[in-house]
Amino acid sequence: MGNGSGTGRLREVAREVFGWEDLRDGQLEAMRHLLDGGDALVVMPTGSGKSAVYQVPALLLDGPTVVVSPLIALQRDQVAGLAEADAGGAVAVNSAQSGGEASLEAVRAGRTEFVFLSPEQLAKPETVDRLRAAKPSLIAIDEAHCVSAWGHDFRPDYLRLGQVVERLGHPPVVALTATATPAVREEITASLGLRDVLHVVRGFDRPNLDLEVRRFVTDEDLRRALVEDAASRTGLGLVYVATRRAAEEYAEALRESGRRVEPYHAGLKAADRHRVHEMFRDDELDAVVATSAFGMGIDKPDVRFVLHAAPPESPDSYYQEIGRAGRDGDPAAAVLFYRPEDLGLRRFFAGGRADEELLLRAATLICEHGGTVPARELREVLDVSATRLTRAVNLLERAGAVEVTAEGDLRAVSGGPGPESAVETAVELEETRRRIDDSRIDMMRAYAETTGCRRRFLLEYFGEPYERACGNCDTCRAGVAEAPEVDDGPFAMHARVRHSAWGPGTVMSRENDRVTVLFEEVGYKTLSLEAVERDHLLVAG
DNA sequence: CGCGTTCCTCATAAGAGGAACGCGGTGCGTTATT
Repeated sequence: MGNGSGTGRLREVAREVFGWEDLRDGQLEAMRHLLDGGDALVVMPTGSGKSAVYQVPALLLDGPTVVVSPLIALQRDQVAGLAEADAGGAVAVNSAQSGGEASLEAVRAGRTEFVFLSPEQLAKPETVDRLRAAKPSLIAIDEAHCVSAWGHDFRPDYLRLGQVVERLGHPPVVALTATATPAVREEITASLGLRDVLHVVRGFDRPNLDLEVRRFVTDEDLRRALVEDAASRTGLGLVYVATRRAAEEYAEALRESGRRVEPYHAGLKAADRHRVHEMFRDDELDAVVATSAFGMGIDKPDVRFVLHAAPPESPDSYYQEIGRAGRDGDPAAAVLFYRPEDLGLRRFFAGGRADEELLLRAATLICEHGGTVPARELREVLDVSATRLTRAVNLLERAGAVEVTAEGDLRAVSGGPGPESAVETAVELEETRRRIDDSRIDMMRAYAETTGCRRRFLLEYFGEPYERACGNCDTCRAGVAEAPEVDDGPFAMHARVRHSAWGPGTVMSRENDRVTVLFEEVGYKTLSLEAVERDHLLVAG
């Protein structure tokens, strides 16, 4: 298939089926690559037409499209959106939806083009078999950063999607997200087993966002200042807090200041959550005070401010959350109300360790069985939740001790490590993971405490060189952000280096007297150039 | 990790001081009971 004709057909489908008159370069490039049989990783801001990247080629490829989407509410919206276009039909298969059987049959029979599922649905071998029989021609992984953010702990079925892709015959796969550092992009690519991958990364900078950090000593002062700030602003806002209780308390305080405010967190009843979404959508609120539960799929253009009452666990999350402001391009504010102590809660959340006892019991059972152990049987014997078992199996698999069959059953890898040795490796894998998560918290602290340009800090964290000061953040306005020296010394951005103790890594940013490196084993570390030079800490390579 | 609460100790007593304890985010799916 020639690229020229591919482009013409893509434009035609975009216009005639979806009513999109223009496709951007990045969108077209990714679509063409999918039509040509390759995989793609697309990092583009929400609202910039990410979904088009799979929806348009889907109609030119002969076979249904499997869309992996993390939230049932999101699946619902996307199905509704596709129903408006004459795009061949769309269904969601999940626990909130009856008639899953009929939906899968409609997909198999070619009566439905799009089928939306969660990773948990795809953990069921029968479901994968049904989809395989439908000969899917395209797989889209929406909100693909969830692979990295949730796969290791919270929703381990995310780490099993690579195997699902293979089971479905590995048609072209496109992973889509709004926020991913180069390291997260690499992790997504490796975890999904993408091949011949085209990376399309667009539009990280959001110049209309005014960035600011306000530092406090006591929680009381911080709260008072935040409430005062939020109550004085005009336009719609989001206030992110760390706990459900804080969501309730801040919402109450803002109501007392006469604002229309609702709290939002996962502890609310489904009906209340739904109601808050509707009020937010219909401009019946001045602000929503929320935990991280609020936001995925939100594409309201006129959010004017995003305030944080506590730092999130990484610049990744922070950028995602503040990225919900100012989508219309008009000025918007992102203010972090900061106390270093508030990073403690994040350290606690990141602190989970591998369950050695469960790992050992699982590894021993599988090893001693000698053959293939049905997953359900293993779960009954071990008496653990599906989540915990999947987490353990993922680790044992990465340790090279266990493999998962097409039927979802388990067996020991022949010639693989024994149970004790496998558990040891698994524990080390989790240790590395925890160190890297911890170092992301360190980077969040570094953002809050930097005297340099905040925009530059964030963009370079995401791998975008930004060798100037932005003029639209608090440090630039205060005149403390120094213009960076531009030189291609030994530690240029993205240079591969090796540290005497921390091993290999990649230079993420260079300030005048410091260098920040992302090490494969220990995560982000910032070193003083003086010490690096004096003690020969880093060498190229 | 940091915070708020509870319980213990001391010993004129009450109330101060401190140790010990519990709590904290994100969603899927399934299942038993109204």
